[in-house]
Amino acid sequence: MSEQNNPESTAPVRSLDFIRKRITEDVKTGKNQGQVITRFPPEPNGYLHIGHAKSININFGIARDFNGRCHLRFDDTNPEKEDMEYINSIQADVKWLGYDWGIHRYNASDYFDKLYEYAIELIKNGKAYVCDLTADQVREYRGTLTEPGKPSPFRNRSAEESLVLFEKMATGGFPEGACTLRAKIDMASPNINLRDPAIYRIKHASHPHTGDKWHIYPMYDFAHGISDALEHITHSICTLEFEDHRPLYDWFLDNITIDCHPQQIEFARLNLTYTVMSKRKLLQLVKENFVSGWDDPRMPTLCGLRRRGYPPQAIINFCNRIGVDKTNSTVEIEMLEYYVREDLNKSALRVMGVLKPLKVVITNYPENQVEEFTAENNPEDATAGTRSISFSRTLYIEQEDFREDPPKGYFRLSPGKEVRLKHTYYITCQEVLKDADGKIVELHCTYDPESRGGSTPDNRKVQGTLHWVSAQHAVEADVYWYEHLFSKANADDVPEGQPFTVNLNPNSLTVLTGCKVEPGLANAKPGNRFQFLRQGYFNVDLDSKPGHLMFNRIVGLKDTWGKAEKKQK
RNA sequence: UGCCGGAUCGUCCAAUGGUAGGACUGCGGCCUUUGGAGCCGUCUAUCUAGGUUCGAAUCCUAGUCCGGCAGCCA
Repeated sequence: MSEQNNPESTAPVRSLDFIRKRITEDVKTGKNQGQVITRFPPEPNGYLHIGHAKSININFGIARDFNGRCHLRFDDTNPEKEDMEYINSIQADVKWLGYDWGIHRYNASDYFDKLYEYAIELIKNGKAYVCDLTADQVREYRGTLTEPGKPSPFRNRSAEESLVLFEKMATGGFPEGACTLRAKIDMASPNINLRDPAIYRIKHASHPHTGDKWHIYPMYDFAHGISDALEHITHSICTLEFEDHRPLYDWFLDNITIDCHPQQIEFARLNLTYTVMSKRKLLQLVKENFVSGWDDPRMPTLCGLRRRGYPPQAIINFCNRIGVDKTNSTVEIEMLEYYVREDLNKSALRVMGVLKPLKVVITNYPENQVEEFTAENNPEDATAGTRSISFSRTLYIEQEDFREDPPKGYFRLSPGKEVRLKHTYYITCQEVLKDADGKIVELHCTYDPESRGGSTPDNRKVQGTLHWVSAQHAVEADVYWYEHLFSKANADDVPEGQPFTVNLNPNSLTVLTGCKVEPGLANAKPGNRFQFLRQGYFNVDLDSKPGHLMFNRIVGLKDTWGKAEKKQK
């Protein structure tokens, strides 16, 4: 977590999204004295994922753009589902994206005393009552989408009686489920959220912050808007499914004595192809060991993407590009991967790593000779400097880079064919050695001493340039080769009655052992990112150690040949 | 059959009464000591039907389709 990010640096110039347009208008008309205060309100019951990154980038980004601020507030109204375990990870993830809430870190539970007072105010004004109906009965009385509900028999209980009962609820005088405090709104409302929604329920659970002080906990709709108002939030930005809750959000603030009424604005949450974003499903993948944990590099969680090696700036750039709208949408994951490549192309040092080694002996190269060559570290960045690489008689190349019977358009090595070994010499394949099963185990090649440095005096061209590693200098590594977590673009598209896990991609992880990499990588540290020439971008895994190097494949390079060949078939 | 939203290239987002544009993807080319990167080009879109208007993605009317909502979850 030493990595810091600056979300401002590459904010593209483009037209304002609908939220920023509205806020611009509010500022112009002097609403809220021109102030803009937003908040990011995660529930500490899970890890943040890239969908949250969209929300974080909206809320903190708007605060930055309008010279306001953004609060981090943990929406910890339900002690049964929440865990201190999640709080640190959430904070780490927000910081990793490059955002800072400063001193404005709050919890909904900070306001439990005030919330309780507001509930009493509602009761005294005849706008809330204690209801003894069971959960099942409440459901019955609520009616349906098309039929109005009917009033609870406790609806007209006196304020005095409700007050007494409410206090008894709060102090643990009732078992869980015995009763609730409900807002008295309209049982016939076409909006079900307004049919006397629960404000408080009884839970004899200890809370991570308030301990055993309370036996009742406020519901989201009541706590959220009031928390916003208490913090003087000006724009309460949330996702589309809360649209139907906005009248309730407004009702609470209109019916208590409070000096602030934030504006709730809804936007469409992010969906991505080839993955899932629901907390429930992510949790299931972890709990049922479909992945190694929340930070499995295949997960769309921020800690998973971090471990995978995604640069935070790439995620920010992606969020800026996908925009903000109210249309339900699913962004192609290729768009995300593009921004990862774009970032890494500029920043990742180039190295050579052979994933599936094929031994090559340069038969006309002196037995014990070793030559040093200078290699650029990043052709996109001159300041990245150069390094020295060792060349010798026995090397490894990629198995994929040799074909005994090359297809049309194959530029790499084949019998009699000449190719360039990156930065060094041209070699020509003279002989193919096989084992008893006919498997190719070794190549005998010759090199052209005239081609030293990668070009010849006669200006002879070769079509292919291969990456390679000197056998005696190579260091071994394991490579975790990742593909999309799901094999279907829409992971939820399953046959009737089947779980979404049937769409899990069986090839989402391939562990390659015995990979051969440049010796300079021996001391690579977790979190270091490299481009393995011609292969893709790789991140040193958290568990990697000198002597046991582990690389995660972040994303591949664009593979024009691979695509072309696939099409030929 | 209730309420609330939404509908523009394959995907995501612009254009708010005046030439439908960008990004990703795809396709083609140039270049290349990474079949990378870069550069150039290119395909594809306003849900439908009426109406208003010199002019409609945008305004009006009527439809169609899609999403969300019946936790003492958030």
